[in-house]
Amino acid sequence: MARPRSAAAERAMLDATRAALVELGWSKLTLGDVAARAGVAKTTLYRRWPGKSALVVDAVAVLFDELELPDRGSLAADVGGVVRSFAALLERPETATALMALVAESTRDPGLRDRIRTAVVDRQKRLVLEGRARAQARGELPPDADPVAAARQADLVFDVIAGAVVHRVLVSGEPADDAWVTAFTALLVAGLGALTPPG
Amino acid sequence: MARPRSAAAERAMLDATRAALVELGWSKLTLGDVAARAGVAKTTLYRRWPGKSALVVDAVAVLFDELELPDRGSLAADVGGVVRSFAALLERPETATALMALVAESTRDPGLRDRIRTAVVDRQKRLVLEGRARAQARGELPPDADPVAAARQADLVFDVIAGAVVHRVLVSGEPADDAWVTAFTALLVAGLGALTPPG
Amino acid sequence: MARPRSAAAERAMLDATRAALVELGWSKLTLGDVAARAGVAKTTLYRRWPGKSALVVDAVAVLFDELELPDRGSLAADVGGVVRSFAALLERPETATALMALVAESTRDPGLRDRIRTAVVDRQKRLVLEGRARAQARGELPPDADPVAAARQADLVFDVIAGAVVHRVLVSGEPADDAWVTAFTALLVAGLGALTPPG
Amino acid sequence: MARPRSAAAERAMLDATRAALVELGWSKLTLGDVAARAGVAKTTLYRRWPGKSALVVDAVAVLFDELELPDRGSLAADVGGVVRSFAALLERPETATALMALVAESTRDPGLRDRIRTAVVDRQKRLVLEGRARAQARGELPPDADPVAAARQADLVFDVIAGAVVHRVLVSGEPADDAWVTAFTALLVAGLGALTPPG
DNA sequence: TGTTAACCGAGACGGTACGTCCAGTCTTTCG
DNA sequence: CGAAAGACTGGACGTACCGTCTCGGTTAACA
Repeated sequence: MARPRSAAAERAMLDATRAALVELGWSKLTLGDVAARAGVAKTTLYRRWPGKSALVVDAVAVLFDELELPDRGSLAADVGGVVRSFAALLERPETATALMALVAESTRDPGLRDRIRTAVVDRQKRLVLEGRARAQARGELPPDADPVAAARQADLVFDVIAGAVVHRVLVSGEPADDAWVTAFTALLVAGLGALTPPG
Repeated sequence: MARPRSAAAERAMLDATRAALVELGWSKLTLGDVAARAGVAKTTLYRRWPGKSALVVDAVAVLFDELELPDRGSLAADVGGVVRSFAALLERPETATALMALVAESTRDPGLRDRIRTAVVDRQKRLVLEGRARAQARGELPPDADPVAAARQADLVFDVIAGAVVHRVLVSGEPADDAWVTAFTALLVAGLGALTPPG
Repeated sequence: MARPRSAAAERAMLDATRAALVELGWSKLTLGDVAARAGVAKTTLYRRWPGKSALVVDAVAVLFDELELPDRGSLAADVGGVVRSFAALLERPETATALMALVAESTRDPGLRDRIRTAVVDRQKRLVLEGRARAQARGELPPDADPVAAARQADLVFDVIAGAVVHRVLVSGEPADDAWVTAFTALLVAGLGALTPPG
Repeated sequence: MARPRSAAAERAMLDATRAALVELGWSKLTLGDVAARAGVAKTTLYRRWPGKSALVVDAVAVLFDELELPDRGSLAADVGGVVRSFAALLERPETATALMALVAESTRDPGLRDRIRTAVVDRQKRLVLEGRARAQARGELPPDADPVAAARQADLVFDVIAGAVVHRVLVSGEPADDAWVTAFTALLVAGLGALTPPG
């Protein structure tokens, strides 16, 4: 019976949020500024998101969904590829400042933690699962014996890859350059190979 | 010639900062509140630290310095030990909320980035170097051929360990329990062993 | 298109300002306190007035506008009447403390000087003009020959009356009692009569 | 920096106070700034004066004591002379801002009121008394019949002169130029003459 | 094809915290 | 041993955003 919400406004707000993150970073980003950039009233922002954190989750989630894992022919190449593209994503200013700040906020806000996991983190596990399946198909890794153990190992590998890249880029503050990617990939692939020798 | 700064006030401010972090978390921590808890005027806070970030760096840095690496007899045991104690540190509320927020801030503030690295991150590399040296003494790892390559590998191992733990605990939000620590340690030690077979 | 400013808030702020002047005087009056008394946010105060001085001008101006000059039948009686009511106004605590402080501030702030003159001082010249016209109608003073000279004399009389009362009450700090009012009135009326003898 | 510094320091502080009044005006004058200008510690300032008001009273009092009343040969000339020199004094920036502010403060502080009267206001009554005596000697005014009434009239004349000048210069904000001084003098002298006709 | 209710922009509102400045006091060190 | 230097507590400043609330004006689905 009533007028529906404007899809254009939604897009404008998310675009404005990313633009503001690039220019100002998380801590200087204000909802008033986002509203002004989007040509929208603050009210409209608050009608859709309960606050800055939720808005930013939605604004950056799409960036993470752009990650892909083309088949590069070998487990090592696939790992190197995903590491490189994840590092490139984290080197973008909006992603870096937002991801860490959201995680920081989420330590005090279980709702936010769930939202981040659902919208950002867990979705990327697909990359690990895909790479793993491909490696198994190639015979580089043994097939899953126990599905529970397999899931656990996938989670571990995900934490190792994502964690190492995050730490390298954001905490250590050094670039994930070719030398580093190569060394990390070698370490991980060697570890996986040594742990699960072909039967 | 003038009155010196009060050491008692300094201690009180850092203690108050940690207490406020535990109770309120990073984003709700205010310098006015810290000053009030410390029984100190805001002026005194601002005389010593330029802002919230710098204060919190100093307040949490000492917690990271408490990490130690007792000799547990084998490389695997040493890695497991450091992973466990680092995870325990990150599971403390003040550390978790502060570390991620500081890293987020630091993406926009090179001065802060340096401060964090100097006071928090780089100091912990000693744990890796120590563990590595011990493993070499035991014959678990080969001696350093090229010192530059050795330093690079130590940095890599540091990013992998710290990154995996941070990601597991803070991003994935799952506990670093025995099963996980064991699996991670096995993966890492296997990787190190496979990469650098004893000559 | 937007929400209009609240008239109730405006009234509350001016009332609170007068109340705070009475209790605290100019120098201990703080805008935070006024806001609190008025049940209003500091922001609302600053949205309408640029600072303490401007607010107080508006708060006290209405008090000066309450001065009136009923026809008391003779020039001397009219002068005595206005002197008494002006003295009574200056003996009110809010008026005394505010007027002098505003004048002090205005010596450094031309904008404030204009604001005071427009809102407080010049408006009271009406009393002199009215009394003068009445005296002329009664034949106590000769009609205006030169309108410019007449305006100048009105200004002079205004400065003499207002200045004498202000100085008596606020600088000398003595009451403007009947004896003083009578003596002053006699002096002024005698001077006016002697200067402009009926043709 | 030994002890015989005291007298020099006192002079330096009062000079610095006047200089700061000229530059900054009353409301932006700070004791820290005065101390710095005088090359003195804040402590030294507080040892001698209880606060800003008391310091400024002492700093400006000497300026008022410089007023003099040379014999200009007639009552009218003497009145004109004192009006001109008082106006010139009030047109100096340090005097104007300080006098009004002190009076404003004094409405809430009886101690300050007494201090101002003793050090600034009452001392200038000598000018009225001197001029009056001179006019009586010249036969322009009748000798005192009743000493009490004479004192009262002197006070009245003082309030009228000082008040009119203060109001003209500081409240009305117009210059006390020749035309105004002449008109005011004429009015006052005419009033005095008409009130007390030579017997 | 009007009605009309939800949406929209604008921006005022009560609040909270900011980072700065100054008041006035206290503590050291120097001359 | 008094004065400089300046750190200390305390509190107001004026600003910036927060998240909420009124407004008048504008759609778009329904009657």
